[in-house]
Amino acid sequence: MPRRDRKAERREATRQEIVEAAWEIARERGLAQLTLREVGERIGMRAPSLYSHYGSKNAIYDAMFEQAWSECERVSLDALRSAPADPRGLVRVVALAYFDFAVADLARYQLMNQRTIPGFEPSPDAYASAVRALDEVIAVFATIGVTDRDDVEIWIAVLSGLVDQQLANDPGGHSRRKLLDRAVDMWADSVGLPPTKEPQK
Amino acid sequence: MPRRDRKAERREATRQEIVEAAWEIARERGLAQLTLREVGERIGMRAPSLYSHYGSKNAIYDAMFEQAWSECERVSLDALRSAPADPRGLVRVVALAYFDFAVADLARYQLMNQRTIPGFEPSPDAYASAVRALDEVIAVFATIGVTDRDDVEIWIAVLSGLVDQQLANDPGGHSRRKLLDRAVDMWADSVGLPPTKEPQK
DNA sequence: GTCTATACACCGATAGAC
DNA sequence: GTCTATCGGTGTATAGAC
Repeated sequence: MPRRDRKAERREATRQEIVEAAWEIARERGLAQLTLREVGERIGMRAPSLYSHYGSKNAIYDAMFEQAWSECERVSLDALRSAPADPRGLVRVVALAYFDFAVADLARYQLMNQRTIPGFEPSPDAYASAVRALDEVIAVFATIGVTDRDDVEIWIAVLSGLVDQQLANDPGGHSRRKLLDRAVDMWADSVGLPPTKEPQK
Repeated sequence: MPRRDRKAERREATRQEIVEAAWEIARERGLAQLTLREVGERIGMRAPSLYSHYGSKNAIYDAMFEQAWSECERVSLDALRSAPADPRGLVRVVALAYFDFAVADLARYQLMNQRTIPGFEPSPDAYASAVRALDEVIAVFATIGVTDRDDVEIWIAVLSGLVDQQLANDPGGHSRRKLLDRAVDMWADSVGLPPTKEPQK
């Protein structure tokens, strides 16, 4: 029995190659314009060969979905690590991180949050990664004393509303980014978060 | 020269039939699942015959897009007519009307606000109907003293964020409807709208 | 196991007969 | 206007080579 399963490693590498190529096409041409024939072409395969690695086109979308939400979780945790303890400052930093992440890649955002692919629904496994990211947000809000689920949902609505607006009206730009501070304060006031002590620069 | 152009009337009626059938399919099976063959079948035609009335499948989507935004404008104006003069009450009533309209038909909302159809972009004419509805909102907000464009955009973000949340997490339901009052007050406080005098029942 | 070749059913769209 | 026939495209299934 080998110490390393080289075959499995190679197999996993191929799966990664497929997903990478799929992201490339999605970013260049749009998420829905992805075709198996082109994915195959980019990695030197015929389209039907992809079925040795993924059971269907939607299975590829599924892998992309999970990967996107995992990245999102990582970005959020990174932001959290460098965030101030001040409640408003914390919300601001995490919100900015999410906004920048979302706005940076339209195709990724569509796959994560909009039902833009006709027959696609994420598998339970992939969906779990999205739930995990959301639970993380809920946990963060709990640390600053926001436990009412409705308050959290309103904030998520504000944030995702601004992202949608950005992507719909000025894709590739970041014109709505400057509205985030005002939105944070609006929401923070409504849930009674204490105002930031020292004025931020 | 006939008083009524019967031929043109019949032609317009057929175009309406096509759009009606398209809405039916979109509601039953999903917006993207619409096929010309099925549209034709429902009105007793072969698919290619539709091209005598609409130049492409997207042209049908375009007609649906315009119709949806026109309906939306009508609903908003109706709500406005029965709205109180009190600023917050007015925002509340118009918001509720829009929320109910949006949530009532997922396919329609996707066509209006999300880029869920791969190749589709509304024509300038159809897009104008969407702009008209937005301008109307801006005008209403001006009457209650809200002229800052950023304030308006934040409110639109909040409202559309709640609608998206509703449709994504509980399509067909209206669980987020009760968050609207709180959202209105949150936003109204942030832009300095005077509080409602008599408490609403 | 991995990949290719082939085939199928369906799609939007076009050409041309009537 | 509406039809039939057909084209190039898609996702997908399967048989079989290596």
